[in-house]
Amino acid sequence: MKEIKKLDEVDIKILQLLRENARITVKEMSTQLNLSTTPVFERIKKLEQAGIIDHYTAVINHELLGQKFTAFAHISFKDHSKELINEFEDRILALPEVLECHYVTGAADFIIKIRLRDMEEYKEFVTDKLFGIPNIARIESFLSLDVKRGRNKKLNI
Amino acid sequence: MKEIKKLDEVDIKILQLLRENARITVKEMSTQLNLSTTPVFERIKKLEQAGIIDHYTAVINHELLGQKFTAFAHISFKDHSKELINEFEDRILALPEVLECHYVTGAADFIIKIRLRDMEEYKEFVTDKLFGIPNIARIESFLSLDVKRGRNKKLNI
DNA sequence: AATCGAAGTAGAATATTATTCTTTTATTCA
DNA sequence: TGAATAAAAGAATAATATTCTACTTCGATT
Repeated sequence: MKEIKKLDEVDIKILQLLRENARITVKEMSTQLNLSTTPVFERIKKLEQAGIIDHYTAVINHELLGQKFTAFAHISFKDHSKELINEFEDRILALPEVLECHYVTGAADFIIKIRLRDMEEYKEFVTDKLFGIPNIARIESFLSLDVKRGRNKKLNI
Repeated sequence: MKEIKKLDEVDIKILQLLRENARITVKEMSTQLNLSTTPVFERIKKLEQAGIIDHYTAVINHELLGQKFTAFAHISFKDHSKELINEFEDRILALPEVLECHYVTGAADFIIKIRLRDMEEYKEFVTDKLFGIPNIARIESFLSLDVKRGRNKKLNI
């Protein structure tokens, strides 16, 4: 990781293009940016080395694969010792259903986001896996019936 | 979009590799899979055409760019007419801070996930933007102090 | 068991792209 | 203004993607 310099409009445009399609060619980008391939190539490498581009990934359509179910679970603890919190995080993150685990302020200690096949799997997940973890006082569930993503093409920097 | 056939282990391995690094070369994949480039190439194209690979994207490190703040807001409505809900979604999704908007069951109507620079921006977001939308009865905020992603490399299919 | 066909694969040939290198053009700043 | 620095162009090379043809493998059918 190198130090980070301020991004100019070209850098931001590059990030936007790569966010829209990580497999876009340098040639195509340079056409859109009215530059030759060299500066585009070098800027991409800099953004990668600076860690601004963390990685490239394929976004899988999980619905097509039968996982139609996203849910949020709010979890509150009985005891708030650091050890128990760490143990909780460890065990939660090891579960394959768990996508994200947020430590939050507000009317819960953690919000976890999970993905599953159906209601049945959710029931099993909560009763067997979540309540199998000690120290959980309360779980509140929110099943997502429909998600929409923010539609700003522009990077909000 | 073509019809979807059952995925075999090779397909799943391909999806895993592309999820880890969307810019991996077909050659590198074929080495790891003990295949020649042709079958790997063709399988990728099929997965794309079937829509199982939705798209490829660059994951940006927003923290490095100064956006250190992720939050969830739970939103409850006064009135639940379809028109008002659609209007809400439209306006919410147009806001650059909004990443996801989930229509949920449970003790809220919507959960939105947002990203901002700091607390100040969050205050402005809630008072100016959210409460500028009519029909909102209640907003409950959860500020994420720390996120961790599920650490399963394996695709959970 | 022999044959057919489909699906999958290998390997070579070609087209395209990434990457490096050298030279030229802008920018910055003393 | 004029050096010093950074950015960009353009050409050359290395690597990869993509296409094409031909060869297996396997299951179904007779």
